[in-house]
Amino acid sequence: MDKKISDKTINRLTLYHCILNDFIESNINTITSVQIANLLKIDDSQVRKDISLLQNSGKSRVGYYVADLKKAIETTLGFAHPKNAFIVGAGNLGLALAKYDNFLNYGLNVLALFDVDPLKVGVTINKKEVYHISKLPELAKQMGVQMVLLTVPRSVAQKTADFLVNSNIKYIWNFSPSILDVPKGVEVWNENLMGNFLHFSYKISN
Amino acid sequence: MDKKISDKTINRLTLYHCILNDFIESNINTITSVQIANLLKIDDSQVRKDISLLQNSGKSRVGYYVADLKKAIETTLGFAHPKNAFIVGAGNLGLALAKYDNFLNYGLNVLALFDVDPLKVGVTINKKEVYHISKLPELAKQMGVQMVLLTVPRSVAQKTADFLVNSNIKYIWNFSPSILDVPKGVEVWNENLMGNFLHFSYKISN
DNA sequence: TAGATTGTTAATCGATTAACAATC
DNA sequence: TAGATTGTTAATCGATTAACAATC
Repeated sequence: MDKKISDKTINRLTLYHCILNDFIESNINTITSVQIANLLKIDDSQVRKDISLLQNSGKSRVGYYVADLKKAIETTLGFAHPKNAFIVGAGNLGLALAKYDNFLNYGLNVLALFDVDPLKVGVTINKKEVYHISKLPELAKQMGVQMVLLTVPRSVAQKTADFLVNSNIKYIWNFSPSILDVPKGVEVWNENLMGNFLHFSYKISN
Repeated sequence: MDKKISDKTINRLTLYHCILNDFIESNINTITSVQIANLLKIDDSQVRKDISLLQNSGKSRVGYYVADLKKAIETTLGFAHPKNAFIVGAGNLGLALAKYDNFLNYGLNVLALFDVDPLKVGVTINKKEVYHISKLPELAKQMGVQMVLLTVPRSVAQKTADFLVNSNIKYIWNFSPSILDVPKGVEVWNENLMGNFLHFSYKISN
């Protein structure tokens, strides 16, 4: 009976997770809902309510044990089941993401990169090889990869997405500023970096 | 009497904006709320309600003029008032962002990069020079920059943020997976890439 | 005209906040 | 013990959806 956790709650849980990492680094063992709330500038009962969705419990007068709470968030959000993925587009953003070792800690295992540019093919980035895009269908099948981080330019995003769909890719984390039209059964997550900026920009000028 | 537009609405407006760009490229002049809703898999009255917040009006039986609607979104979200910014951290992500020319179209003008690594100082990326971090306070004052895109490693994020605050930076777009503790008057926007992935990851496995 | 689409109000749904008893 | 903090219920607030009259 997993209660479905809302988008906003998940987002907050990941922010709590960041804070817990900081506390661990500072060797602090416990944290209260008020401390978390103050750092994120939200309500403390919000924090307690979010935490109540986890397999975890706090202690009156003490708060929560940092290590336990961290583990509880990881369990609930499923860091435990790593997902294999490819990066498609070995441009700057693609390379930056390939070097992001942090991903693995959070259950995302990037196995290889793909590009159309022959100059990029064969290069190895952070132990991940860059292959020609034509190799993708075969390798995806071999390695059982269903997820792609899409970092190609806007102009070829839809075309590339169509190719990925034909290659049996089911999950696309889309970093290009483009809305992809995909068939049922394929999930797209739009990173929408510009959108995030505008969001920030609007917020600070109002 | 600018009605305050909610976070979620802003996010959707930026997604509509992406769609409108696609329509313009395909030389399509009009679009209906139902078309937008289908692409984003949301309710069509949601779309109409969002659009009603803009300086824009649709036409019965026709829909919205793509070009007008695009302009209306830009006006409301303030693309019109560009903001100058620095990138702090000339690693892979910093360089990727520096090459992101798209930013300028959306009102974000990146003027320079900063790093501690002497090997990186002096390099020019996409017409933006990399300076030593020690030059930041002076240049920020000279150029009137109050915003920073923070792309340093997690381990030095808080230390760097403290330095930025002392240098009179007021707005930090934080790309490091770390919650920054900043004084009142300074705004932080957490990009939280890992959080977004977990969000996606949780969604697709439930 | 007939019918498609907007714009908007009312109804529903969900998320946040307030409050406080239970706990250690 | 006294008091700080959780866990949870009830109250409030805001966002989404449904419905439909107005419009072209």
